[in-house]
Amino acid sequence: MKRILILEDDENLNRGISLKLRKEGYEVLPAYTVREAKDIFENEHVDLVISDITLPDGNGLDFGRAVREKSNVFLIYLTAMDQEIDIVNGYDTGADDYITKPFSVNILTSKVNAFMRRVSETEEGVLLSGDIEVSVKKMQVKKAGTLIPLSKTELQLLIYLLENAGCILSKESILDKVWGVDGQFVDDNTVTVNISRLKSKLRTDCIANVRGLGYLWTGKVTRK
Amino acid sequence: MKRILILEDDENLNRGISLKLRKEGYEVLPAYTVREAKDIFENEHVDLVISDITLPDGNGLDFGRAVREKSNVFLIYLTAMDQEIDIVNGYDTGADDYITKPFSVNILTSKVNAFMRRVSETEEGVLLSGDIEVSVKKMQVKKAGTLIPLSKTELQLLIYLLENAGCILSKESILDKVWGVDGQFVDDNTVTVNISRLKSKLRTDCIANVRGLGYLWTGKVTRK
DNA sequence: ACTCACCATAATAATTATGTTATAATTGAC
DNA sequence: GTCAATTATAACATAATTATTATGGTGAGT
Repeated sequence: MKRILILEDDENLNRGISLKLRKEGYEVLPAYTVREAKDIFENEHVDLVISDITLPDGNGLDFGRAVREKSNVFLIYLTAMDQEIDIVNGYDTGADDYITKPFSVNILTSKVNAFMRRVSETEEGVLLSGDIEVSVKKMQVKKAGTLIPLSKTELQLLIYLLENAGCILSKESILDKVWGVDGQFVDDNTVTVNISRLKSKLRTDCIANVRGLGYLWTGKVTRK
Repeated sequence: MKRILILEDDENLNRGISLKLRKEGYEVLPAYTVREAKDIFENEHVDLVISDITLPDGNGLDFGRAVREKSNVFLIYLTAMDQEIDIVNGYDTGADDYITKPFSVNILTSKVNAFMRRVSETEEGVLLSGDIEVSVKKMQVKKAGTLIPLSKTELQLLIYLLENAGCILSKESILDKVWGVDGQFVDDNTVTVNISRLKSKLRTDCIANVRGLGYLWTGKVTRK
């Protein structure tokens, strides 16, 4: 589920937005102060940040800049500061949108949906799970910082597992995905053997089998 | 250079926006009718589409939907239709933003810059050059539609060349990039040999040598 | 406890990948 | 044209990959 951090000190407004976005299917993490927001941002993975600018314990723009120092997460300001110069300044901190109060909750929702459509596209191709880091682009896998050399097949298998973490993947679908069209003549047991090899190379217990159904990655996967 | 298609029938407005965005460093392709815009869109690569909705020969929303059928390019509506329902409808066609007239050119520029920051992130990891198509994610290379099996090393070499198309890459930098830290004990000639293998497998003349300097990909590379 | 289907993994063998060496071809300076 | 430097490619040998086979283990149903 996609996660949204909302930094807004007006409790009613914060609750109202949260309610609507939860209905829309998002997980909402509300914050009422910059301190709270920073705490959440540093300890949780979020896909979108919505932030007010005038806040009791600091400035939303500073928070936005702090966010940009650490991540490329989508960032929207939601504020009463509606002068052109304010808006341009807002974008200059690296924001993706700037909404001025008063605003329509339905339009905010539409905007959020639009950004979320982009979220999955902007992932940088680095999959993280526990101490395992897979760089799709570099074709490299690291465990606790050290490089684990994997073959092309093993890498593709691992990526398929990670991209569908928590989902049981049947041997057939794995064959389809990893061995592709040419895999029609490949033995069913090949999957088993490669899974086994992957497990021994990664020395992980995140690859689980569900008897009769298939395999899955049990760890929590995030993306960088 | 990033390219913007502007569909706006008001000539003064179109010229004004184009001028500003060109100053900002973008290549602008102006269209005054849906027909023109479709023609440009089908024949040129664009990174962002800005479209009016009320147009002499059609509806901008239909154009937007047509765009979304073919691509995930960033799409912004710029229109006088400012009712909530209009805006929500606009987003529902798959748009990324909806700006209502009258608007500030400076803010539009900020928005465009914000989207362009995202453009490079949203590329799907598919490199195209002539009839050669490289899917970084799938680790597959196709030439004229047929799969060319490449080894991991060859693939990385090809990607490095494509990502720096037009730039001469020294053997040293290629060694650094493809063979990495472990490449310190690898022979200089290894690069030459792998270039040779790549050329013979791809049967392309896009890999050129510049005597004494290095290699480069001479074809034009686009991304999907 | 027995059985059978399913899974894990070790061993195997064929294939593929890949760095090196050797040799030929090319280029540009003189 | 000659020569030296550079590049191209063929040939080779080693290492890695990988589908298969074989064998042992595990778990659920009876």
